[in-house]
Amino acid sequence: MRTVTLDDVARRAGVSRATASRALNGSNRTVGAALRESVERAAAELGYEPNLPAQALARSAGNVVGLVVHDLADPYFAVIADAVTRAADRRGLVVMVGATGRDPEREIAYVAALRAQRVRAVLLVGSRTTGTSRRLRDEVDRYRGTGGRVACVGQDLLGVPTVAPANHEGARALAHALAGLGHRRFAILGGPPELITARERTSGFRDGLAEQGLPEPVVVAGAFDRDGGHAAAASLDLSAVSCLFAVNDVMAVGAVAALRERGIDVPGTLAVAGFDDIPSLRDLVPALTTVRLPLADMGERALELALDETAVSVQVPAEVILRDSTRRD
Amino acid sequence: MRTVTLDDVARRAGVSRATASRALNGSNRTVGAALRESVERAAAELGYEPNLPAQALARSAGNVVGLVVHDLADPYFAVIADAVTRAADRRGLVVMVGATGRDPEREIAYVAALRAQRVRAVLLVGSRTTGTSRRLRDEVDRYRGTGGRVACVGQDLLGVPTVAPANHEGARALAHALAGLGHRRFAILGGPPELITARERTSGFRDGLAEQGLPEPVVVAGAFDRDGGHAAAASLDLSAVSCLFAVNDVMAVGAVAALRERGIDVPGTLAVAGFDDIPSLRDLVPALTTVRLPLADMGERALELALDETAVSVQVPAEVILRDSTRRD
DNA sequence: TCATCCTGGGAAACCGCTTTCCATGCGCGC
DNA sequence: GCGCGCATGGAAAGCGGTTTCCCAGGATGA
Repeated sequence: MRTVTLDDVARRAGVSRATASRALNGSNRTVGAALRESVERAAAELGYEPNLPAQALARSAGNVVGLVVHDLADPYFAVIADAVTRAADRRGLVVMVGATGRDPEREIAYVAALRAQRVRAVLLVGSRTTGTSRRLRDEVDRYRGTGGRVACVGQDLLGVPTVAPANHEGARALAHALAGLGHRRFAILGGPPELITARERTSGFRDGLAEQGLPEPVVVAGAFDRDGGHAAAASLDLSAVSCLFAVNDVMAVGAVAALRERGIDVPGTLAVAGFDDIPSLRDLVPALTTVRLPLADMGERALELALDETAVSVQVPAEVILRDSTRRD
Repeated sequence: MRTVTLDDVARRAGVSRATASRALNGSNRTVGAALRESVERAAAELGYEPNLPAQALARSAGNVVGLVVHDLADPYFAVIADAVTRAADRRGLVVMVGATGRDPEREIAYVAALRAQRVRAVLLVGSRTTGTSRRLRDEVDRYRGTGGRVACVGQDLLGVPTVAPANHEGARALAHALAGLGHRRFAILGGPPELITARERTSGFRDGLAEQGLPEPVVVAGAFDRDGGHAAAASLDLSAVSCLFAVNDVMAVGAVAALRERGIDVPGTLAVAGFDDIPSLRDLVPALTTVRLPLADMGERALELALDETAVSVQVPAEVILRDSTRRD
């Protein structure tokens, strides 16, 4: 029940601990072929596995990265998290993950926890909020002050390299595309006002409409998830509105469900569009018009940004995808 | 850029490192009020955060658990992973996660990696396979031999406490329910034959049919994901079949999409059922008949099992949920 | 032939923290 | 007034590794 240490291996191979370390775990020093071989055999026989935290302590350089998301069960974050873990694995890194449940306090707490774990980098995935940024930023700075690397997926508000989706541009392009389909009166399920992603998409969409000379849309706030979309669409006055834009796909799904319950046909009576192009939603009926974000790429990019010393923020393009949910016959 | 250590704090407070440790990080020894207070102030002023890996090394007891899933982007695993991280957080634990991409070799590699990280427990989530169990089991045993705790979600094949969903029973009950709806000729999208979960659900369903005196269903293999369901349903000969059972929900979704492409009405011409009751699929049209598994609970239970010395495997019940995708007018 | 360099091995210091173990000063009962 | 136990502080020995430093011996160059 005791765990095998490097000393055990060294003793069995009849060498010093230093030699065993050099033979097994690499070093700029070379080890004689005979000894190296006997060390390796001893290690294999004992089933030795180096104690990585101890190794990290000695080398003062670990191989774990931290990942902080809002909600792992939300497919948006799930896809990104999956991409991050795979990319990390490819680089021989392992990832520690935390879900904040969209609570900014817990996000701060996680950064502190990851600093305590002495992770090499932390990835903050998800929209920034208008409020509490100050303390989060302090915590992030403290972490970076100790040599920790940080990257974001969302908005570049923390002064760290960020993968920033083209929320404004994408929503704006979507507005143009929908106007091109002949829609004139819109409603927006705008999500929580403090969520910057939600604001960006809302204002991008408004700007697009304005550029088309179309009237102001009605905007209604709500939670950023399926139930938020459902609730907002359930209570919305839709007379005179021909198209509904939900600021993300899962809200759009909730909205479509609510509309169905109200007996409103989509897209016949009301067109609906979302944002994100969540892969697992592609078989929805009617197929959802949306703005595609390269979610998996974004996760990988974020890891690269965090690791690369010279990285700077990047915008990732968003592409309008017209499907059946906004079809006009 | 240097990180603050306990020595720094001790020096600034004018006490020994031992006292600082006792004051900040707990101990069964008491520290005088005056000193304790000045240590705490020094720590706060310096922004000290204990080096957790070092602490774990000294205490030889860390606070990280490992989680190994097949595919984080798959909502089944995403929901479980989310539940695990929340439950871990509640207990002051942090989780290291790895996605194997359904490759048994990488699952083994992850267990080794987590052993090297000296995590306190590892959770293996996902169906066992018929093949490679041997080496995985060795690796698991080696880890347990060093005091590591292990739990599974899936099948109890590794000799560790397992959360085992009632796959056989659930599928059997589903078969009875569907037979009760008047269906007589069935097809099963059976997934990969080496996946035990897939086998259990297939055989449970067959048993249910047999008990009803119904003819043998046609069974077709395929991948365990959406595309697997799509491909299988696209090529299947469906004459004489009135109901299709896909061994999980995401396959069912793919199947429904393929059927739509073939111009086959669901449920009018063909009824479809799945398994799992993935929450994010609840707004599908037609709503999917399925067998509900308490996914989030299962994740939490698995963590409990891993941590509790006296834990034994548990079965979790599965509940048939009839919805529109098998409706008969 | 001899000083010199290089190679490969081990002893010991160190990474940051915990915990034993020892020392000190105090209040207590007698 | 004295021995004793107890509370509290510090020195030092780990935890499992890495790396600096020193040393022996053989190859090399002049």
